[in-house]
Amino acid sequence: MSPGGLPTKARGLGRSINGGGGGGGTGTKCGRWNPTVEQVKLLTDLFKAGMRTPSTDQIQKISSELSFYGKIESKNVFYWFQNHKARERQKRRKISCIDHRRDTDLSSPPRYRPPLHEQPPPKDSFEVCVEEEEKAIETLQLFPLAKVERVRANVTAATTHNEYTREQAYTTAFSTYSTCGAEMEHPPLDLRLSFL
Amino acid sequence: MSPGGLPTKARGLGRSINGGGGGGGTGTKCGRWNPTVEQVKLLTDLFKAGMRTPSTDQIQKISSELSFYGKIESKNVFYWFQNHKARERQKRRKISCIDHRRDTDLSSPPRYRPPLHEQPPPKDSFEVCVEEEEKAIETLQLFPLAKVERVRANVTAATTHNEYTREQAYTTAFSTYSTCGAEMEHPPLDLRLSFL
DNA sequence: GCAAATTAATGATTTATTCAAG
DNA sequence: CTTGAATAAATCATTAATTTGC
Repeated sequence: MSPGGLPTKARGLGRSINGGGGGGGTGTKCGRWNPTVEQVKLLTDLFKAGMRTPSTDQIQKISSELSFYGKIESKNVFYWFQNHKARERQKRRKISCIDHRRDTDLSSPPRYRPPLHEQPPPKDSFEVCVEEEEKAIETLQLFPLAKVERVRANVTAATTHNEYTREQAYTTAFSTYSTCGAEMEHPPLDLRLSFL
Repeated sequence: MSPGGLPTKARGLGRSINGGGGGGGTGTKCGRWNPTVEQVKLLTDLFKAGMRTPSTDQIQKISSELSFYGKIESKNVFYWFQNHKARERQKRRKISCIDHRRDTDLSSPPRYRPPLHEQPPPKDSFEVCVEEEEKAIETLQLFPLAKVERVRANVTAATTHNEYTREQAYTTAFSTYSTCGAEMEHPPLDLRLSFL
Protein backbone atom coordinates (compact mmCIF):
# COMPACT_ATOMS: atom_id res chain seq x y z
CA MET A 1 0.00 0.00 0.00
CA SER A 2 1.03 3.61 0.01
CA PRO A 3 3.87 4.30 2.45
CA GLY A 4 1.82 6.80 4.32
CA GLY A 5 1.11 4.36 7.11
CA LEU A 6 -2.60 4.54 6.65
CA PRO A 7 -4.35 1.40 7.78
CA THR A 8 -4.97 0.37 4.20
CA LYS A 9 -8.64 0.78 4.57
CA ALA A 10 -9.43 0.71 8.24
CA ARG A 11 -12.64 -1.09 7.71
CA GLY A 12 -14.40 0.71 10.48
CA LEU A 13 -15.93 -1.51 13.09
CA GLY A 14 -16.66 -0.04 16.42
CA ARG A 15 -17.27 -3.38 18.05
CA SER A 16 -18.08 -2.39 21.61
CA ILE A 17 -18.08 -5.99 22.62
CA ASN A 18 -17.73 -5.69 26.33
CA GLY A 19 -21.35 -4.82 26.74
CA GLY A 20 -22.60 -8.34 26.23
CA GLY A 21 -21.84 -9.52 29.71
CA GLY A 22 -24.86 -11.57 30.63
CA GLY A 23 -24.70 -13.84 27.64
CA GLY A 24 -25.91 -17.35 28.02
CA GLY A 25 -23.72 -20.40 28.31
CA THR A 26 -20.30 -20.98 29.74
CA GLY A 27 -17.95 -18.19 28.84
CA THR A 28 -20.26 -16.48 26.43
CA LYS A 29 -18.48 -13.25 25.77
CA CYS A 30 -20.61 -12.39 22.76
CA GLY A 31 -17.50 -12.06 20.67
CA ARG A 32 -17.11 -14.45 17.84
CA TRP A 33 -18.25 -17.98 17.93
CA ASN A 34 -15.88 -20.30 19.72
CA PRO A 35 -16.69 -23.82 18.67
CA THR A 36 -16.30 -26.70 21.07
CA VAL A 37 -14.23 -29.68 20.13
CA GLU A 38 -17.32 -31.75 19.62
CA GLN A 39 -18.73 -29.17 17.28
CA VAL A 40 -15.54 -29.04 15.28
CA LYS A 41 -15.37 -32.76 15.25
CA LEU A 42 -18.81 -33.10 13.81
CA LEU A 43 -18.31 -30.41 11.26
CA THR A 44 -15.06 -31.96 10.19
CA ASP A 45 -16.75 -35.30 9.86
CA LEU A 46 -19.40 -33.82 7.66
CA PHE A 47 -16.73 -32.14 5.60
CA LYS A 48 -14.79 -35.33 5.27
CA ALA A 49 -17.98 -37.02 4.25
CA GLY A 50 -18.06 -34.70 1.30
CA MET A 51 -20.23 -31.85 2.42
CA ARG A 52 -19.05 -28.60 0.94
CA THR A 53 -21.87 -26.10 0.79
CA PRO A 54 -24.83 -27.31 2.78
CA SER A 55 -28.23 -25.98 1.96
CA THR A 56 -30.17 -23.75 4.28
CA ASP A 57 -32.13 -26.62 5.65
CA GLN A 58 -29.04 -28.62 6.27
CA ILE A 59 -27.35 -25.69 7.92
CA GLN A 60 -30.26 -25.20 10.20
CA LYS A 61 -30.39 -28.84 11.12
CA ILE A 62 -26.68 -28.96 11.76
CA SER A 63 -26.79 -25.81 13.78
CA SER A 64 -29.65 -27.17 15.76
CA GLU A 65 -27.80 -30.36 16.47
CA LEU A 66 -24.60 -28.61 17.38
CA SER A 67 -26.37 -26.26 19.71
CA PHE A 68 -26.47 -29.24 22.02
CA TYR A 69 -22.80 -28.69 22.69
CA GLY A 70 -22.91 -24.98 23.11
CA LYS A 71 -24.10 -21.74 21.68
CA ILE A 72 -24.06 -21.66 17.94
CA GLU A 73 -25.86 -19.94 15.13
CA SER A 74 -26.61 -20.89 11.58
CA LYS A 75 -24.18 -18.41 10.21
CA ASN A 76 -21.40 -20.03 12.17
CA VAL A 77 -22.03 -23.27 10.37
CA PHE A 78 -22.17 -21.48 7.08
CA TYR A 79 -18.95 -19.64 7.71
CA TRP A 80 -17.24 -22.70 8.96
CA PHE A 81 -17.90 -24.53 5.73
CA GLN A 82 -16.91 -21.56 3.67
CA ASN A 83 -13.63 -21.14 5.44
CA HIS A 84 -12.81 -24.78 5.75
CA LYS A 85 -13.46 -25.43 2.12
CA ALA A 86 -11.42 -22.45 1.06
CA ARG A 87 -8.53 -23.25 3.32
CA GLU A 88 -8.37 -26.86 2.37
CA ARG A 89 -8.24 -25.81 -1.22
CA GLN A 90 -5.63 -23.21 -0.41
CA LYS A 91 -3.52 -25.75 1.36
CA ARG A 92 -3.78 -28.17 -1.49
CA ARG A 93 -3.02 -25.48 -3.97
CA LYS A 94 0.10 -24.36 -2.22
CA ILE A 95 1.41 -27.89 -2.13
CA SER A 96 0.88 -28.60 -5.78
CA CYS A 97 2.19 -25.17 -6.70
CA ILE A 98 5.48 -25.95 -5.09
CA ASP A 99 5.42 -29.18 -6.93
CA HIS A 100 5.05 -27.42 -10.23
CA ARG A 101 7.37 -24.50 -9.87
CA ARG A 102 10.53 -25.26 -11.77
CA ASP A 103 13.33 -23.00 -10.64
CA THR A 104 11.70 -19.65 -10.30
CA ASP A 105 12.34 -18.66 -6.74
CA LEU A 106 11.78 -21.85 -4.92
CA SER A 107 14.66 -20.94 -2.70
CA SER A 108 12.57 -18.30 -1.01
CA PRO A 109 11.13 -19.70 2.20
CA PRO A 110 7.35 -19.90 2.29
CA ARG A 111 6.64 -16.59 3.89
CA TYR A 112 3.75 -16.11 6.19
CA ARG A 113 1.10 -15.27 3.66
CA PRO A 114 2.19 -14.20 0.21
CA PRO A 115 -0.55 -11.93 -1.07
CA LEU A 116 -1.25 -14.32 -3.92
CA HIS A 117 -2.47 -11.65 -6.29
CA GLU A 118 1.06 -10.35 -6.43
CA GLN A 119 2.18 -13.36 -8.36
CA PRO A 120 -0.12 -14.15 -11.27
CA PRO A 121 -0.05 -17.92 -11.27
CA PRO A 122 0.29 -19.95 -14.45
CA LYS A 123 -3.29 -20.97 -13.82
CA ASP A 124 -2.62 -24.28 -15.46
CA SER A 125 -0.57 -25.98 -12.84
CA PHE A 126 -2.76 -26.00 -9.81
CA GLU A 127 -6.12 -25.61 -11.40
CA VAL A 128 -5.90 -29.11 -12.66
CA CYS A 129 -5.52 -30.58 -9.27
CA VAL A 130 -8.24 -28.43 -7.84
CA GLU A 131 -10.59 -29.45 -10.55
CA GLU A 132 -9.71 -33.03 -9.93
CA GLU A 133 -10.46 -32.56 -6.29
CA GLU A 134 -13.78 -30.94 -6.95
CA LYS A 135 -14.78 -33.63 -9.33
CA ALA A 136 -14.03 -36.22 -6.71
CA ILE A 137 -16.16 -34.37 -4.26
CA GLU A 138 -19.01 -34.03 -6.64
CA THR A 139 -19.03 -37.75 -6.83
CA LEU A 140 -19.56 -37.99 -3.13
CA GLN A 141 -22.92 -38.14 -1.56
CA LEU A 142 -24.40 -36.60 1.47
CA PHE A 143 -25.79 -37.69 4.73
CA PRO A 144 -29.53 -38.12 5.21
CA LEU A 145 -29.76 -35.52 7.94
CA ALA A 146 -30.86 -38.11 10.41
CA LYS A 147 -27.38 -39.48 10.53
CA VAL A 148 -26.29 -36.47 12.52
CA GLU A 149 -27.88 -38.07 15.46
CA ARG A 150 -25.69 -41.06 15.03
CA VAL A 151 -22.61 -38.97 14.60
CA ARG A 152 -23.39 -37.11 17.74
CA ALA A 153 -23.66 -40.37 19.56
CA ASN A 154 -20.35 -41.54 18.25
CA VAL A 155 -18.50 -38.31 18.30
CA THR A 156 -16.73 -38.94 21.54
CA ALA A 157 -16.46 -42.65 21.00
CA ALA A 158 -15.13 -43.73 17.63
CA THR A 159 -14.71 -42.51 14.08
CA THR A 160 -15.46 -45.64 12.18
CA HIS A 161 -18.81 -44.60 10.81
CA ASN A 162 -17.33 -43.55 7.53
CA GLU A 163 -19.51 -45.83 5.51
CA TYR A 164 -22.53 -44.13 7.00
CA THR A 165 -21.43 -40.66 6.21
CA ARG A 166 -22.04 -40.67 2.51
CA GLU A 167 -25.48 -41.39 1.30
CA GLN A 168 -27.74 -38.85 -0.32
CA ALA A 169 -26.87 -36.59 -3.16
CA TYR A 170 -26.07 -33.11 -2.21
CA THR A 171 -29.01 -30.92 -2.90
CA THR A 172 -27.10 -27.73 -3.02
CA ALA A 173 -28.04 -24.42 -4.38
CA PHE A 174 -28.95 -25.98 -7.66
CA SER A 175 -32.26 -27.11 -6.34
CA THR A 176 -33.00 -23.55 -5.49
CA TYR A 177 -35.00 -22.72 -8.50
CA SER A 178 -37.46 -25.48 -7.97
CA THR A 179 -39.03 -23.55 -5.15
CA CYS A 180 -39.81 -20.96 -7.70
CA GLY A 181 -43.54 -20.74 -7.43
CA ALA A 182 -43.48 -19.23 -3.99
CA GLU A 183 -41.33 -16.33 -2.91
CA MET A 184 -38.32 -18.56 -3.48
CA GLU A 185 -37.23 -19.98 -0.19
CA HIS A 186 -33.61 -19.79 0.85
CA PRO A 187 -31.59 -17.36 -1.18
CA PRO A 188 -29.22 -19.91 -2.52
CA LEU A 189 -25.95 -18.30 -1.71
CA ASP A 190 -24.11 -16.36 0.88
CA LEU A 191 -27.46 -15.28 2.11
CA ARG A 192 -28.52 -18.71 3.04
CA LEU A 193 -28.38 -17.66 6.62
CA SER A 194 -31.92 -16.67 7.42
CA PHE A 195 -31.39 -16.52 11.13
CA LEU A 196 -34.36 -18.77 11.70
CA MET B 1 -18.08 -17.67 -29.28
CA SER B 2 -15.59 -20.47 -29.14
CA PRO B 3 -15.51 -22.38 -32.40
CA GLY B 4 -16.20 -25.62 -30.62
CA GLY B 5 -19.80 -24.72 -29.98
CA LEU B 6 -19.65 -25.97 -26.43
CA PRO B 7 -21.45 -23.78 -23.91
CA THR B 8 -18.21 -22.93 -22.14
CA LYS B 9 -19.04 -24.63 -18.88
CA ALA B 10 -22.68 -25.57 -18.56
CA ARG B 11 -22.71 -25.86 -14.81
CA GLY B 12 -25.55 -28.33 -14.45
CA LEU B 13 -28.84 -26.69 -13.57
CA GLY B 14 -32.08 -28.20 -14.66
CA ARG B 15 -34.06 -25.00 -14.35
CA SER B 16 -37.49 -25.98 -15.58
CA ILE B 17 -38.61 -22.40 -15.66
CA ASN B 18 -41.67 -22.73 -17.78
CA GLY B 19 -43.62 -24.22 -14.92
CA GLY B 20 -44.08 -20.90 -13.20
CA GLY B 21 -46.84 -19.74 -15.44
CA GLY B 22 -49.34 -18.38 -12.96
CA GLY B 23 -46.93 -16.08 -11.25
CA GLY B 24 -48.27 -12.94 -9.73
CA GLY B 25 -47.86 -9.49 -11.19
CA THR B 26 -47.46 -8.28 -14.69
CA GLY B 27 -45.12 -10.52 -16.57
CA THR B 28 -43.93 -12.49 -13.61
CA LYS B 29 -42.01 -15.28 -15.20
CA CYS B 30 -40.42 -16.39 -11.94
CA GLY B 31 -36.95 -16.22 -13.41
CA ARG B 32 -34.59 -13.67 -12.03
CA TRP B 33 -35.67 -10.35 -10.72
CA ASN B 34 -36.34 -7.87 -13.43
CA PRO B 35 -36.35 -4.41 -11.94
CA THR B 36 -38.62 -1.73 -13.21
CA VAL B 37 -37.24 1.58 -14.30
CA GLU B 38 -38.57 3.24 -11.18
CA GLN B 39 -36.86 0.71 -9.01
CA VAL B 40 -33.60 1.17 -10.81
CA LYS B 41 -34.02 4.89 -10.61
CA LEU B 42 -34.45 4.86 -6.90
CA LEU B 43 -31.62 2.47 -6.29
CA THR B 44 -29.36 4.55 -8.46
CA ASP B 45 -30.34 7.63 -6.57
CA LEU B 46 -29.48 6.01 -3.30
CA PHE B 47 -26.20 4.88 -4.73
CA LYS B 48 -25.42 8.30 -6.01
CA ALA B 49 -26.31 9.64 -2.61
CA GLY B 50 -23.46 7.57 -1.28
CA MET B 51 -25.05 4.36 -0.17
CA ARG B 52 -22.76 1.44 -0.75
CA THR B 53 -23.61 -1.42 1.56
CA PRO B 54 -26.92 -0.78 3.26
CA SER B 55 -27.65 -2.50 6.51
CA THR B 56 -30.28 -5.13 6.88
CA ASP B 57 -32.79 -2.68 8.14
CA GLN B 58 -32.14 -0.33 5.33
CA ILE B 59 -32.36 -3.13 2.81
CA GLN B 60 -35.66 -4.19 4.17
CA LYS B 61 -37.03 -0.70 4.12
CA ILE B 62 -35.83 -0.13 0.61
CA SER B 63 -37.19 -3.42 -0.55
CA SER B 64 -40.47 -2.63 1.07
CA GLU B 65 -40.66 0.69 -0.64
CA LEU B 66 -39.66 -0.66 -3.98
CA SER B 67 -42.22 -3.40 -3.79
CA PHE B 68 -44.68 -0.70 -4.61
CA TYR B 69 -43.42 -0.78 -8.16
CA GLY B 70 -43.31 -4.50 -8.59
CA LYS B 71 -42.19 -7.73 -7.13
CA ILE B 72 -38.93 -7.51 -5.30
CA GLU B 73 -37.13 -9.21 -2.48
CA SER B 74 -34.55 -8.05 -0.02
CA LYS B 75 -31.86 -10.08 -1.61
CA ASN B 76 -32.43 -8.28 -4.87
CA VAL B 77 -31.62 -5.01 -3.21
CA PHE B 78 -28.59 -6.50 -1.60
CA TYR B 79 -27.37 -7.96 -4.84
CA TRP B 80 -28.02 -4.81 -6.70
CA PHE B 81 -25.79 -2.84 -4.42
CA GLN B 82 -23.11 -5.47 -4.50
CA ASN B 83 -23.07 -5.59 -8.25
CA HIS B 84 -23.43 -1.92 -8.81
CA LYS B 85 -20.66 -1.07 -6.44
CA ALA B 86 -18.36 -3.66 -7.93
CA ARG B 87 -19.08 -2.65 -11.47
CA GLU B 88 -18.67 1.00 -10.86
CA ARG B 89 -15.32 0.26 -9.35
CA GLN B 90 -14.48 -1.99 -12.26
CA LYS B 91 -15.43 0.63 -14.75
CA ARG B 92 -13.39 3.25 -13.03
CA ARG B 93 -10.49 0.88 -12.78
CA LYS B 94 -10.53 0.13 -16.45
CA ILE B 95 -10.58 3.77 -17.37
CA SER B 96 -7.62 4.76 -15.29
CA CYS B 97 -5.79 1.70 -16.48
CA ILE B 98 -6.08 2.86 -20.04
CA ASP B 99 -4.96 6.24 -18.89
CA HIS B 100 -1.78 4.84 -17.46
CA ARG B 101 -0.75 2.38 -20.10
CA ARG B 102 2.12 3.84 -22.01
CA ASP B 103 2.51 2.12 -25.33
CA THR B 104 1.91 -1.49 -24.55
CA ASP B 105 -0.89 -2.43 -26.88
CA LEU B 106 -3.09 0.57 -26.69
CA SER B 107 -3.63 0.24 -30.40
CA SER B 108 -5.76 -2.81 -29.85
CA PRO B 109 -9.41 -1.83 -29.91
CA PRO B 110 -11.36 -2.40 -26.71
CA ARG B 111 -12.51 -5.91 -27.35
CA TYR B 112 -15.73 -7.29 -26.03
CA ARG B 113 -14.68 -8.35 -22.56
CA PRO B 114 -10.99 -8.82 -21.82
CA PRO B 115 -10.87 -11.39 -19.05
CA LEU B 116 -9.22 -8.96 -16.67
CA HIS B 117 -7.16 -11.54 -14.86
CA GLU B 118 -5.21 -12.03 -18.03
CA GLN B 119 -3.53 -8.68 -17.66
CA PRO B 120 -2.19 -8.08 -14.17
CA PRO B 121 -2.53 -4.33 -13.77
CA PRO B 122 0.20 -2.20 -12.22
CA LYS B 123 -1.96 -2.03 -9.09
CA ASP B 124 -0.59 1.39 -8.32
CA SER B 125 -2.27 3.36 -11.02
CA PHE B 126 -5.92 2.74 -10.41
CA GLU B 127 -5.90 1.99 -6.75
CA VAL B 128 -5.28 5.60 -6.02
CA CYS B 129 -8.34 6.78 -7.79
CA VAL B 130 -10.46 4.06 -6.32
CA GLU B 131 -9.34 4.92 -2.87
CA GLU B 132 -10.08 8.52 -3.58
CA GLU B 133 -13.53 7.60 -4.67
CA GLU B 134 -14.20 5.47 -1.64
CA LYS B 135 -13.00 8.13 0.68
CA ALA B 136 -15.33 10.59 -0.94
CA ILE B 137 -18.18 8.22 -0.47
CA GLU B 138 -17.40 7.62 3.13
CA THR B 139 -17.80 11.30 3.62
CA LEU B 140 -21.28 11.23 2.26
CA GLN B 141 -24.35 10.80 4.35
CA LEU B 142 -27.50 8.86 3.98
CA PHE B 143 -31.14 9.45 3.57
CA PRO B 144 -33.51 9.27 6.54
CA LEU B 145 -35.52 6.42 5.13
CA ALA B 146 -38.61 8.57 5.14
CA LYS B 147 -37.31 10.42 2.17
CA VAL B 148 -37.96 7.41 0.06
CA GLU B 149 -41.57 8.35 0.13
CA ARG B 150 -40.79 11.67 -1.35
CA VAL B 151 -38.58 10.14 -3.98
CA ARG B 152 -41.29 7.74 -4.88
CA ALA B 153 -43.66 10.61 -5.36
CA ASN B 154 -41.25 12.43 -7.58
CA VAL B 155 -39.83 9.56 -9.46
CA THR B 156 -42.06 9.89 -12.47
CA ALA B 157 -42.26 13.64 -12.26
CA ALA B 158 -38.92 15.35 -11.82
CA THR B 159 -35.37 14.62 -10.75
CA THR B 160 -34.56 17.78 -8.90
CA HIS B 161 -34.68 16.42 -5.37
CA ASN B 162 -30.95 16.01 -5.21
CA GLU B 163 -30.56 18.19 -2.18
CA TYR B 164 -32.87 15.89 -0.32
CA THR B 165 -31.01 12.73 -1.06
CA ARG B 166 -28.16 13.16 1.37
CA GLU B 167 -28.96 13.68 4.96
CA GLN B 168 -28.35 11.24 7.75
CA ALA B 169 -25.19 9.39 8.49
CA TYR B 170 -25.03 5.94 7.14
CA THR B 171 -25.52 3.43 9.85
CA THR B 172 -24.09 0.57 7.94
CA ALA B 173 -23.08 -2.84 9.02
CA PHE B 174 -20.73 -1.39 11.54
CA SER B 175 -23.48 -0.96 14.03
CA THR B 176 -24.13 -4.62 13.78
CA TYR B 177 -22.40 -5.75 16.88
CA SER B 178 -24.38 -3.55 19.14
CA THR B 179 -27.27 -5.95 18.95
CA CYS B 180 -25.01 -8.46 20.52
CA GLY B 181 -26.93 -9.34 23.62
CA ALA B 182 -29.61 -11.18 21.74
CA GLU B 183 -28.95 -13.76 19.08
CA MET B 184 -27.36 -10.99 17.07
CA GLU B 185 -29.87 -9.68 14.63
CA HIS B 186 -28.91 -9.32 11.02
CA PRO B 187 -25.72 -11.17 10.16
CA PRO B 188 -23.74 -8.19 9.10
CA LEU B 189 -22.53 -9.23 5.74
CA ASP B 190 -23.56 -11.05 2.67
CA LEU B 191 -26.18 -12.66 4.77
CA ARG B 192 -27.97 -9.51 5.53
CA LEU B 193 -30.84 -10.70 3.51
CA SER B 194 -33.27 -12.20 5.94
CA PHE B 195 -36.14 -12.59 3.57
CA LEU B 196 -38.53 -10.98 5.99
C1' DG C 1 -41.88 -5.77 -40.13
C1' DC C 2 -40.69 -9.97 -37.45
C1' DA C 3 -38.77 -13.92 -35.38
C1' DA C 4 -34.33 -16.51 -34.92
C1' DA C 5 -29.55 -15.71 -33.78
C1' DT C 6 -26.02 -12.77 -31.36
C1' DT C 7 -24.39 -9.60 -28.37
C1' DA C 8 -24.44 -6.80 -24.31
C1' DA C 9 -26.13 -6.08 -19.43
C1' DT C 10 -26.78 -7.50 -15.33
C1' DG C 11 -28.84 -10.58 -11.68
C1' DA C 12 -27.14 -14.40 -8.84
C1' DT C 13 -23.39 -17.58 -7.01
C1' DT C 14 -18.95 -18.93 -5.86
C1' DT C 15 -14.18 -18.09 -4.76
C1' DA C 16 -10.38 -15.39 -3.13
C1' DT C 17 -8.68 -12.10 -0.06
C1' DT C 18 -8.53 -9.31 4.03
C1' DC C 19 -9.37 -8.11 8.86
C1' DA C 20 -9.01 -9.04 13.46
C1' DA C 21 -10.39 -11.75 17.86
C1' DG C 22 -8.64 -15.36 20.87
C1' DC D 1 -0.59 -17.95 14.42
C1' DT D 2 -5.04 -20.05 13.98
C1' DT D 3 -9.45 -19.19 12.33
C1' DG D 4 -14.07 -16.87 12.59
C1' DA D 5 -16.07 -13.04 10.15
C1' DA D 6 -16.57 -9.86 6.42
C1' DT D 7 -15.78 -7.86 1.87
C1' DA D 8 -14.31 -7.81 -2.79
C1' DA D 9 -13.39 -10.05 -7.08
C1' DA D 10 -14.40 -13.39 -10.41
C1' DT D 11 -17.61 -16.26 -12.52
C1' DC D 12 -21.86 -18.15 -14.11
C1' DA D 13 -26.39 -17.79 -16.19
C1' DT D 14 -30.40 -15.39 -17.87
C1' DT D 15 -32.72 -11.80 -19.79
C1' DA D 16 -33.00 -7.30 -22.69
C1' DA D 17 -31.11 -5.19 -26.77
C1' DT D 18 -29.49 -5.59 -31.09
C1' DT D 19 -28.53 -7.46 -35.42
C1' DT D 20 -29.58 -10.33 -39.36
C1' DG D 21 -31.99 -13.05 -42.90
C1' DC D 22 -36.20 -13.50 -44.78
